[in-house]
Amino acid sequence: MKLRAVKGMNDILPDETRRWQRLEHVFRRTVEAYGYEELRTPVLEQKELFEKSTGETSEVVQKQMFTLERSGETLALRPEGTPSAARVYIGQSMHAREPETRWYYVGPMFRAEQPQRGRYRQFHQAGCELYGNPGPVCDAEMIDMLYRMLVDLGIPNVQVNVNSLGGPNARSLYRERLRAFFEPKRAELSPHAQERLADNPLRILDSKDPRDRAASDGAPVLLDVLDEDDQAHWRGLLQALDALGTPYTVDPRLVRGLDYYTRTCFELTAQTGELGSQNALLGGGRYDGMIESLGGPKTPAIGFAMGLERILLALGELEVARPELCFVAPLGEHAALEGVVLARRLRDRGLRVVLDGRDNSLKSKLRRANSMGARWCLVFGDSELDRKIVQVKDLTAHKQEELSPEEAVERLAAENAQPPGAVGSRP
RNA sequence: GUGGGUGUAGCUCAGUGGUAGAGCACUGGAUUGUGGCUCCAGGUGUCGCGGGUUCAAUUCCCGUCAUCCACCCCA
Repeated sequence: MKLRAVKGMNDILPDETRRWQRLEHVFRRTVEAYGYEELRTPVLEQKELFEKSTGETSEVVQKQMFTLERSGETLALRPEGTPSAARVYIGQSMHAREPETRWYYVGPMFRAEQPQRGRYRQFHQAGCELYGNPGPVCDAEMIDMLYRMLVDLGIPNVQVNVNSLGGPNARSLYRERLRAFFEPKRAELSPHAQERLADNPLRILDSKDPRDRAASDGAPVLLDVLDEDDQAHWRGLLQALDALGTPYTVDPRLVRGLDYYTRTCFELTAQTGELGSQNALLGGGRYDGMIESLGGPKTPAIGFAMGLERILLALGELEVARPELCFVAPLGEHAALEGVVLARRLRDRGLRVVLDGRDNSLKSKLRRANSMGARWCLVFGDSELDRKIVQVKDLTAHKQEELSPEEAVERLAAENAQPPGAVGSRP
């Protein structure tokens, strides 16, 4: 057999995991500052859960799920996180425990698509779900949180797109108007859009096909068919975004691909060469009907998910600092015993220490220390053992001095105590 | 599912119808036990896989697989 990872699923090596850890750290710190707490759920769910929540007409459910049979059940690898959280919310009767529930999650998701830049079969999302708060200020606060997080991370050209899909009434009214609008010009549409006309005409609006673009000119605008409550909510959202000073663009054609969204939907994008054509970093919106439709109490809810691979692409090749490294290089058998003990004493003082126990030359040990980016190297062989000292090399300052092992431990511990602030990258 | 590009050393890639190269990396040496810079030396390849054309294929042709990019869709 060929030894390789499954198509569209990637191994992430230490050079990369450092960046992942930093991103996850920033994400957790950000959302925890807003009162979200972590929820962890299995990656396998009953397939039916996704059919009922993500939606039968969504492409994700129709053809992108990895499924498997097990003792009569059909299971699916989760293609997104929201349904699992909703299942827990209902199953744990969260509505009866607290008036508002705020959860976040981080983890792998699975969609059987053709892989390309920024899109993989196993990919990673970090997201939040907030249940029990119907107000538009809550939507604005979430969008503002996300905008600021992306900007703080250093992503260039972040853009916020918002739209309102209205409630169920407006939605079905709009669907009919769209059908009425497109039906006469059916022949002008792309084949794919023609299929969409029957089940989900909204999606024709965000098609990139020039034929659909042209045909969409003058199409009815969803914002015009909102009922009064929807409109009040929409105005409230924009007002709150204005109050927060969050820059945004109203995009009447923004329609998300999951069926459950109501009212507010949003997407944050970035423009960088690194990102390829997948420039949506994060998307979300309100899903006020989902909990009820899954059999729970009527509960307003809003959430988002961000694609970690895409965020990392947008961030580019930023180096993440590691804590200082101390390299212990004993020469000879006697020194090796001394070395393993000394290394542990250094670690007990909080240092990151690699003991080179290989039987090779000092030159190659020093080369290794250098290539690992070590700050210090402790060298000692028989002559040092006789004199009860070690050579303490500062590889950055190119200095070396002789200290007793005790002095060396104290010296390094003291110097390590005031490191430059490396964020979220502890090994 | 559809379209296009690419598969040669550990990595990045060059190259040719006559059995293959560079840079980087690695190891050793110049410096008996002192790194980064410099210089010298050293090795590895089913040339993705299968078939065809040919005296001869890594090179040309067909197929296949993988990968990348794009469409679709989405984070």
